[in-house]
Amino acid sequence: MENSTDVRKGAWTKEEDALLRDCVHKYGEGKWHLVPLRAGLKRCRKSCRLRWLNYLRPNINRGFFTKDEIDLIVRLHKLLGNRWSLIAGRLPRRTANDVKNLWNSHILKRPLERGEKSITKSNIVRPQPQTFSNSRPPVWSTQLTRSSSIMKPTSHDPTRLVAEANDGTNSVENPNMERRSLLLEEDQGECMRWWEHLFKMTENADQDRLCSGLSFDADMVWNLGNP
DNA sequence: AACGATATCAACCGCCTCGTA
DNA sequence: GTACGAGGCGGTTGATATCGT
Repeated sequence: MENSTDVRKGAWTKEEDALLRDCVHKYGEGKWHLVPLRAGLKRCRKSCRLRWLNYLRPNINRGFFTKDEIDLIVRLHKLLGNRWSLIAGRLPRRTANDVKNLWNSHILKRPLERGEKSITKSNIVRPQPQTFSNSRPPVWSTQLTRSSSIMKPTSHDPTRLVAEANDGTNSVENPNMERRSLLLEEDQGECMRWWEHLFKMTENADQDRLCSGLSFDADMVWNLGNP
């Protein structure tokens, strides 16, 4: 654990951003415990990682969420629950933090403003573990649980590989890219089948909406952010 | 113009998982 | 088997901006 007396907190300065950016460009992502020392920053490893992933990383899209993106978020959330990193993985150049903030500040409030039942911890419909009939032991687990690798993407998770390939990250600096490209090629087909299966389930899951009394409308949320 | 209420979002915290010694 | 450290995640907070009166 970092020595709390030496660690700076709060908003990042431009100078700190520059130091962190230089450090990551020089040494690459990862080894976050070494970053404060390498960069000369009085920040904890977690703070450095978060700053990089949510703000400094190249190609991050910080613009308005499009209607399609909101629709996708709503559909994925219905299936996956608050698995922000996984949801963000399907939205190129979006961060989990941004998706989470969007959900908490916009989407979560819609039903209340329309006089519908609000979302609470007790009435949220949590995703149930799903077992797929696919007999091939995939790279990821067939069980959708927090501990499974599909819920927690790893370097072997093809869904993440596809997302990274789509947004062009990890292309140059990552020494494992070649190996991962092979994995990507091998698993992309299965990955797409998995997601197709998932989206078919969203259509069936509309019943859940009716049962829970909760509903979201991508058009409405999008219009709110884009008057 | 002033002030309180509300919204937004960057950042922190604590917990979990995984790899390794 | 287990203890430990690093990476990663979701929940939450707090500062700031914006809006309404």
